[in-house]
Amino acid sequence: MVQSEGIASEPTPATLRIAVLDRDSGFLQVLDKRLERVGWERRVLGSSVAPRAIVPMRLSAVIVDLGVIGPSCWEWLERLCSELPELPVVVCTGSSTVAQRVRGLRLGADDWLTKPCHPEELIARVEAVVRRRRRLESPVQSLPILAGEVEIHRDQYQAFVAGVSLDLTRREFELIELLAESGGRVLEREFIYQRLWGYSMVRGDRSVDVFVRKLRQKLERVSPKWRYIHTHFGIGYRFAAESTEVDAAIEPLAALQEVSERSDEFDFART
Amino acid sequence: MVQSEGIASEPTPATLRIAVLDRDSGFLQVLDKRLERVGWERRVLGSSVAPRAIVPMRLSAVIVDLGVIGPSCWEWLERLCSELPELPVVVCTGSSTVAQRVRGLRLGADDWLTKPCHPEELIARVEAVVRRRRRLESPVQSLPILAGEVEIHRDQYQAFVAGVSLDLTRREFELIELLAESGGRVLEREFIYQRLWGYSMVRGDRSVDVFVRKLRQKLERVSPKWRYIHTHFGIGYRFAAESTEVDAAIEPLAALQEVSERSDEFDFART
DNA sequence: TCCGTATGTGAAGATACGGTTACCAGCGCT
DNA sequence: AGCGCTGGTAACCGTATCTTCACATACGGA
Repeated sequence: MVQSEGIASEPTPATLRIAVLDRDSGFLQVLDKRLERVGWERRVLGSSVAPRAIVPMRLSAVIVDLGVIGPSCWEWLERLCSELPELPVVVCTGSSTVAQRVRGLRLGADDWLTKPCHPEELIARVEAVVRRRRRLESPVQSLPILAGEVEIHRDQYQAFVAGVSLDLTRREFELIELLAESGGRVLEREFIYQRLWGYSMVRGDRSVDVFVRKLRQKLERVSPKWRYIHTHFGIGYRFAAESTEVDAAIEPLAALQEVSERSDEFDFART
Repeated sequence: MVQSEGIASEPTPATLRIAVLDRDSGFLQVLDKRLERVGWERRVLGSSVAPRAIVPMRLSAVIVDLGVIGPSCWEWLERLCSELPELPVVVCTGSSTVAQRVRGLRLGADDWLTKPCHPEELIARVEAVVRRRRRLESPVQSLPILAGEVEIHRDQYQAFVAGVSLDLTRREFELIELLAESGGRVLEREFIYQRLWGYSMVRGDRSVDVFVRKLRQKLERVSPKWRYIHTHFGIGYRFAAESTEVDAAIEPLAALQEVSERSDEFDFART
């Protein structure tokens, strides 16, 4: 499996993946050199790229020269920012007015740099934007998550029961990881969708449901005595290991553990 | 997903709390005027403020003129960013070199704006930084609401009595949440309707009443000794835990105290 | 006290939602 | 090209949930 990093739920990739939408070959060349030096993946976009087409690129950030897009650039920017709300966007454009910069930032851009600019500063700004996003995701990483009989090993992109792999695909793993690390909270479909797919869900999309079912299937096959994913009608799903045994005398311990985990999270969030 | 989502339980505080560390009185004055217009709370910091002293201010963001701090500004910035990694920091300083800007951003600043600058742009940049931060933090909601025997867990879209779920549907939960967080105030039917359904109630609509009844039913089943939802004839409903015990001399006090405590917490946390 | 109106209550009908399955498209591999 | 796997889409169906209605009861003003 590639280390390829989604916009969504990736555990801090060492290397960022940046796309640049520009035409100025000199600028591109200089930037390219710098990006290579810091070891980021880079790709250049054509001026007519549709926001939707950017989704599967799984970018860490995008750098845009609005001038290249032309008069429809505002509309384009707005769609980009609303369809990929998680994607950091840095505008790097020739001379601009205050009003234009304000407009761009209000539409959802994260930063706005005026050309000519030093590539080092551009990189630093991209880093700053990405950093803010990442900081909240990283804290408790890497330790396996335990729930019921399941162990979720993030470093392996896989979950196990008694040492046996659940044989999860990438998406399936991302889903169980997201659910599990939210320890007992109910996650709305839209939220799940945004985290895993990176953009807003269109009405009627059933992807989340289908993947939940696939997960349940695989979980039940190896751990039939437990229920892990609970449906909250009209809202979404909640992950919590619950035994289906009649003598649930010991089992609740797992539940307790979960609860304390959760409150930890709260403390963290409040700082 | 229902469109009602944002309206009911929005964590987004309408008003941000900003601190400015600067000495330029003209700049401060102009900025002040703008901040007031957008309705943000504002406070000015002295140049010698220690990062640690900023913690209890519960700021949404801080704007800093590094020049004011003097030669030790880098060290100061680094400490600020490492001690309050969640705090958005926007540097707004007089002329600076690329190297300085890069250094500031690398140390943890989220944005760097060069004076003279338009206050509108400064505000837009602060918004951009805060927006990105909050988007990630929002799923982690606040603490449960307590009233009588009931605990309302917003992160679970559910209410509990002694650990037992009331089994509320989405609408039912939204209703009890709205009532409870209004801590003792009477809410008019029309108001409730607008918040939960998102549009105006047509004459003769009894939806609110029906849901109040469903709530009462479920509440009474698990917590028969308490009354929670009170009817105000011709007006609407009020939420307040009241014991029906004979020795109700002391109980209500506890309930009241709880309510007031709770609302304080919220007001505080939301600023 | 009576009467008009507001609210409580229960249930039936309509709707939206989620579970499930089947099928198709893309992609890497042989 | 053929194969197998993964991810995404569409459709069907049972059911939780919502809305509406009819009627009972409670309230408040005259």
